Amino acid sequence: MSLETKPRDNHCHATSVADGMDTSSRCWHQCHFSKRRKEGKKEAEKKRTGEKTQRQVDAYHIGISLTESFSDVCRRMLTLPFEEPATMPEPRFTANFPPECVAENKKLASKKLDASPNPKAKETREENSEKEEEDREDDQDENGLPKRKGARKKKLTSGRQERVKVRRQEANARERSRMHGLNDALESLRKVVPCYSKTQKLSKIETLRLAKNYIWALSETLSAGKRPDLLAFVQTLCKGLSQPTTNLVAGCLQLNARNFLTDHNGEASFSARPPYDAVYASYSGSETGTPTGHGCGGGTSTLDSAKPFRPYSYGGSYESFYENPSPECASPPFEGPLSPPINFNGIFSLKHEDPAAEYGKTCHYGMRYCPVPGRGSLGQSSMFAVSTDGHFPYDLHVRGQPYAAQDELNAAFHN
DNA sequence: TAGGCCATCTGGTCCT
DNA sequence: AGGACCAGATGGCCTA
Repeated sequence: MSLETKPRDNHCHATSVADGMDTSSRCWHQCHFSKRRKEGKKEAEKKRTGEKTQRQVDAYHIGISLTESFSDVCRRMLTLPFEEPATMPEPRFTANFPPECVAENKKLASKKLDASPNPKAKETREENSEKEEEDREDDQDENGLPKRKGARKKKLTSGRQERVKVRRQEANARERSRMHGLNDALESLRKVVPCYSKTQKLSKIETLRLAKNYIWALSETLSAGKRPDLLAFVQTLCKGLSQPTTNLVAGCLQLNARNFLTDHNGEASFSARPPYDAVYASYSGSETGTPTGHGCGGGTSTLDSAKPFRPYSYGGSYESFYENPSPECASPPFEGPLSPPINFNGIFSLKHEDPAAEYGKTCHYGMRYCPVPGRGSLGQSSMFAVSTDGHFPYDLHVRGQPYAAQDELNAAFHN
């Protein structure tokens, strides 16, 4: 976008802010944006009281949690053997943003401003106070009546004005580019969280929430050192997400009532062998299919042999998830835009374009979506043949030297 | 039509 | 001085 590129929709703003507003447009703005002003008043009130807006608080929480949980998982991945859950620290997702902190930060900020070593900031304050002083003096004569003496402010020369304008345009362009970079990063994040759709993009805030939840869930699994409960995992994943996003996630994970049957007692159970077991039957039973460790601690992983998985049940979680869904996690049957999933890959991302080549460059493992029976096959180069029994439409797809722990997680979370 | 989400502009602050 | 970062303001688009 060139510097001259006019923003698509900010002409009104530009007019009102930069050039002032005529009466009619002011009237129009008053009508049209009374809502905004009301919100603005609310925000201003919050500002005065040092209260953060809900979105600010949300974003702060998520940012902190994301950072902490990500570094936590990285630390575990890199430094701790997967077999020693006891030695792993409990996940720390307790970062919060209490009002007192806000107040404290405000205090500190104002102190900092007062004692700011930055001469420019001081200068600005001095200039401002001088200006106010001048205003008071110049606007009134000795009788307190308003008076006008010529121009007080030095007028910018046209050259200087031009320069200021150019600098502002350049700054705008940089800001745009910066925000685009930020959005690109967010887009990358969208692609690696457990649900990705080009047609129904997660909002920024939802992407951050989902990423946080995902890291949390992975972290919990690492801590537990055993295969996760599917529904508990999904519950964690959906915590705090909006209903549409929850639906989307459920759709991506193909979790809906169709995947379950209800027995005579009204208790839920899987309609067939849990896919997780299906995976691990072949996973742990296949010597050749057992991924080797990635060298952490100098040894290979023995997850498959030394750490056999316990029998697995979905009952409790099913009930909690489907019969008494929490307000945050309620998930009606998914009928979203992803019904014909094309390709699960990486960490359960649904792609509508084939990123396999790109993905293969950076990832050691992956999950390819296998079409449900009757839809043809995608499963080339699959390392693990998975018993699908009509309910498990995935197969493990290992590229290069896999990370045992990652495979563990990957397999678990994809079932 | 209200509300959510978003892109952009803008001014302030901090840092190099 | 100038760039990066941030947060507030503004207004368009979309959906329930």
